[in-house]
This record gives sequence, structure tokens and C-alpha cells, in this order.
Amino acid sequence: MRVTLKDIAEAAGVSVMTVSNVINGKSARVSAETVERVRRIIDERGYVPSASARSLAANQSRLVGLLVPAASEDSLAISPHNIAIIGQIERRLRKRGYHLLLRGVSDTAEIGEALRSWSLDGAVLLGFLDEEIAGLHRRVTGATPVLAIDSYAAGPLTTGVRSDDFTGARLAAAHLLSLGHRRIVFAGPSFTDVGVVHERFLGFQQAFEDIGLSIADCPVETLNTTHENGVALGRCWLGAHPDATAVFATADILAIGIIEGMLEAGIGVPDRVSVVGFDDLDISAYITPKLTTIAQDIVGKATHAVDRLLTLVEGGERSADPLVLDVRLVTRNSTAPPSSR
Amino acid sequence: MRVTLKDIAEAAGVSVMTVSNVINGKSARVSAETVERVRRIIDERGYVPSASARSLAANQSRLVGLLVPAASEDSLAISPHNIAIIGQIERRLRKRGYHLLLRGVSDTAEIGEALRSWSLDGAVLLGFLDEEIAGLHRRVTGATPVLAIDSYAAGPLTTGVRSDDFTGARLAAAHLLSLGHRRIVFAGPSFTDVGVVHERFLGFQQAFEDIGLSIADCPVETLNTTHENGVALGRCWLGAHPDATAVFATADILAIGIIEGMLEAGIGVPDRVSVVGFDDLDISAYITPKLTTIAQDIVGKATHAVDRLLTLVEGGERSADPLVLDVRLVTRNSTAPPSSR
DNA sequence: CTGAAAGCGCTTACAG
DNA sequence: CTGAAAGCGCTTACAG
Repeated sequence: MRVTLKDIAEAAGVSVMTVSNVINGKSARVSAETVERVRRIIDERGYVPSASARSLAANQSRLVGLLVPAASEDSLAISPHNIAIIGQIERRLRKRGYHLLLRGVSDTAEIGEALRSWSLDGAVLLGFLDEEIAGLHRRVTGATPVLAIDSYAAGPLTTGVRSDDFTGARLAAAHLLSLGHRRIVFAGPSFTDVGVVHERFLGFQQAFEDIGLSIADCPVETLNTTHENGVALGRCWLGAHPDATAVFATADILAIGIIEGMLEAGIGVPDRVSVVGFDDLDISAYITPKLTTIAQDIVGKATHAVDRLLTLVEGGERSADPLVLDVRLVTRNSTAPPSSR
Repeated sequence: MRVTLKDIAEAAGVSVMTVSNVINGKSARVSAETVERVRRIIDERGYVPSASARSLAANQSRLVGLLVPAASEDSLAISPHNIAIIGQIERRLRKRGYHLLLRGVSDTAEIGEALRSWSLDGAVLLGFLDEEIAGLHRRVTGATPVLAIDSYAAGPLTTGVRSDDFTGARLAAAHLLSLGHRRIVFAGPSFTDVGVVHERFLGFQQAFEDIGLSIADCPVETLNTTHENGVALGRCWLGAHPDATAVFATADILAIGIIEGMLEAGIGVPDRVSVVGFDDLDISAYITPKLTTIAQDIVGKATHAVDRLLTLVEGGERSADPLVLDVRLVTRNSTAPPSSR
């Protein structure tokens, strides 16, 4: 019932390998008129090659995995920032003739299984912790190219693309400092000595050093970057940080929650406290006050991640260094000079 | 280099078909001790079956497509509402032992190609227009089960799951009417006589009829449901609808834009105009004022869509009727009685 | 309970 | 420029 290569070959009066050559564009090996005739028959019959047969025979699938962490029973743990990236990755892969397998992974050991089960040509890792990525061994990836987004892990297996987190945080802090703030809270997830959050912390620190100050007086609030946690922090702000006049949150979604909690508690933003986020989500411009934040190049991240991965897939060399994308400060209404009380 | 069935069979001293039986759980055909021994060797060697070989031989792939509209050069056209669904669909498929192929489709003709190329066991259509779905022929889907989310198209090929749009709109309008509003703008995309928006319009109308009124005085604003369009409408509200005291927007993202535009123009929400949305996005609770809206059961939509699809995949019958999920009114701060001026 | 063999739909050297 | 044949790694009747 399925139309196969063989059917086309018979209808065209040629061998299957000739049809195969036509389909794969190896037209140097086939006369122009044969190509023409075969093409026509393929269209007439609506022939679609079997990807699994092709994958099995050629040992390449034109399938790329997008692997995302997910507790086994949970939905994918996709932050608002990462959601935007998925659509872009699909688009880029499609444009380059690949397909996307989206897969939640509850244990990094499953990564190897995913790669081998589908003979994936490559995979993009999105949203994993640096520890998880650093723990990846060639034993699990095998020879399959894998590339991580937003990773600082040193391993050569996954070098990928990320934003310039250091500079982003430095810009954010410099903006607050230039407005006159000195006691600025750093709010973000706990971090070790490597990773996105650590880089942002270093950048934050650097901005102070740039003007001869230290962050000694700046409290660090450790919390996961969710809206809910932000609200909680905003509500109890006065008790926790009576002297602070500003906060830098490592994610917009957290910053948005903080603002909401503060407004509930009667703390004016930016009159009493200025808030800066990181990501520049769509919604960051929808809330009141509109959020001052650091914009990342999401389209660039997705596009370059795919391009770099496919370079490897198609036999190219892996760059030793990750691609670092520029960020920029977007000044909106959640920041102002500290009130002069 | 790849560990194959044959390798396992040799190591275990049995035939490949015995190993195959063990893997596929057909343990009735194998002695318990053989099962045990084979299992151990599989673990030791880290054997992972080849999905493409299996797909080719068994004519079933355990792959399900999630097909989403996308202009060819564009990113996936995923509304905030649909984004939330994707993660849930992946989770449910994974739980049931299937994998997800995410694919942008720029022309419905590509649907057939996607199905056949990967021998997909089934596919979920997300975000297509009813006209597109209605135009689908068995010629393109073949024998592959396909299920549409949020479709009212009558064809038996795609019957799926959707929310109770009629009731949702009716609840929204009834809420506004009970507050005392009479001149209420209906804002949403253009619609024909079938589809989500049409149903919401009917529900809107019904709420008026329920209390013996007509919608004769209610203007309809036709615009695509984007934040941007909402802002534009909100800004020019006074000129366009000086007498209206409320608006029902068919999507939260639109409602959020409308509120923003109104606030910019100095129109108080809900003091001067009440706004109701539809979807209950996360962000709808983050904005000020928090949005009154109709909540849909997103997890239910995704879960039931997958379950219904897999019923078909596994040989079950297609229900003649779509599954209709309950909706509920979430009353927040964007609605109030009309001001008594 | 177990196995030998055919076949799924392709691609890839190899030969002509 | 074209073809016959082997093989990719599985599953599926069929036989014993």
C-alpha cells in the first residue's frame, strides 16, 4: 500500500538505485532525461521516502533532539525564556532540512538512550544545570554531536552558545549605580563557582569595582526564579532589607513577582525601590511599571545553536570556545534614582 | 560499534528472536531464566534498540507528531496558550512510551508528508484554522490517526478535544451583565460560521438572551489577538466606543494589551471600562489590574488529546463527538460595576 | 519454550 | 550513465 522506491523504479523502468540517486540529488550519475522522468513519476504517485529506512541504511537520520530537563512525572521544566527558543530552533532546523524530536529527560543517563534509540544526528541541551552537563561522558554521548545552550561547563563535549551574562549583569548594576543606588540586593538561584548565575554575580560585582566600590553592603537573596518566590520576597522586603534601594533579579519572571509583592506591600516601584531583571520577556513590557531589564538575543541563540550543531553533524570541527552573544540594557520604568529620604 | 540484537543474542547463546521477545515483554514465550539472563546482558552492554529498524520492521514508530502552523520562513506561530499545551503533550506521550516530533507546517499538504515520512503513529494538530482542518482529506492523512485540538470542523478525520467556548463566553458576558454593563464590546479575530471564535460569539449573545436582552447595541471589534492590537484598541477607545462600559476579548493576550492601551490613554480599568479575557494565562494574574478571565483546563486538554489519539493508534474507535472540557470564570480586578456617570 | 528465514525500504560500495 | 546485490537492525509468521 505504501509507495516505495521499488514502485517508482518499476514505473520508470529503471533500477531502484537510479531512483535513489535522483531523490538524493546525485544527478551527476543520472542522465537529465531520466531525472526528469523519475521526478514526474514521484510527483504523480506522491512518493515520500521512508525516513526510518533511510536512517537505517544510511546511518544518519536528519533528526535532531531537543533535550529538556523534566522530572519524570512532570511537564517539561521550561522557563518562559526557553519557551521562546524552542520555536526558533524548530524553524531553523526545518529550514536546514532536519526534524526536531522534543524530549523531556529526567536523568542525564537518558540522554544517551535518546541519542542512540533514534540514531539522532545531534542534540541540543536546553535548560540543564552546568553540573549535569559537566558530568556528561563520551560514554553517554558516543560519537553524536551534542551542544548546550547557556552552559559554562568546561567539558569539550557540549561547547555551545550563550549570552554574555557577565556583561549583562554588569550593565544592570552599572545602571543602578549610575542612578545613585549603592545598597543593591542580588536576587537569584543559589550558585556554585561555575554557571550562568555565577557569571551574573561576577558581573554585578565588577560594576561596583569599576567605580571603586565594593559589594560588601549588598545582600544576596537566594531563591529559585519563579514568580511566586518573587512575590514572597517583595512582600517581606521592608523587614528583610530596610536599607536597600534597589534589586537586581537574575530573571524577569522573578523581578515581575518582586514588583507585584512590593506593590501589594505598599512599596513604590521605582519610587522606593528600583528593580532590574534579566531576559526581556514579552510580558516584561506589559506589566506596570514596565520592567527595566537585560535583553538577550533569543533568535540568535537558537539560530547559532542549530548552525553550530549542524556544522558538527556535517563533519565540521567544533570550536573550542562557546559563542557568546551580546546583551543590552533596556531601560524602562522600574528604575529611578533612590528617593532622598 | 553499535550494540545490536545479534550481539546480545550471541552473548546469551540464544536466537535474536528470543531476545526480541524479551525486549518486547512477550515473556509468555520465553522461560523465566532466559529472560533473566538476557535482561542482565542487555544492561551490561547498554543495549538500546534501534527505533528506525523497529519502525521499519514493525510498521509502527511509537512516534507522534505535534503539527503546528508556521509560515515557511517564520518561527512556529504559537500563542501563549498553545505553548503551555506543548509541554503537557510531551509529558503525557513520554509517560505512555511515545516520542514527540515537533513540526512546523506551512501548508496543510505537508501534513501528509510528515505523517508518511516518519511513519508517524499519529499526530496532534494544534493551532490550525477550522477551514484548514475541514479541508483535510483522507488522501493526506491516509490511515494515520490525526486529532485536532480546539477545532469545530465537522470532518470525522480529526475529532478531538476543545474547551467549552460557548459556555466560557456566556459566563464572561453574564458576569459583565450581572455587574450592570449593557453596552459591551466583543473583541476578537474575524470569524466565519464555524470555529472557536464563532462559538464564543454565540455564547456572548446567549448571555444577553438569557436575561431577555439583545446584543444589538454591542459593537464587534475585529482584530487579531495580539498584545499590540490590544494596545492600539485601548488607546483609541474613547473615540471608537464612547458609550461602551465593558469589553470581552477572546484572548487574554489581547485583553492585556487593551488594558495597557486604556491606562495609557487615561481610561481607568475597571473604573471606567471593565475588561474580561479568555485563557487564564499565567501573566494574566501578574498585570495590574489582575485580569478577570475564563480559565481553560490546559492540562486536561493536552492529556485527553494524547489519550484519545493513542486510543486510535492502538486500534480503538474514534468517538463521534469531540471531548468538551469545562471552563470557569476567574473573577479578579479588571471588572467592576459601571461607573454611575 | 525456541529458532531459521524472509522481509520492512532504503543506501552503498562495486562492477560494468 | 546504469544495475545487481549485500546489508542496515529489527519483527513476524511459520515450524518444531
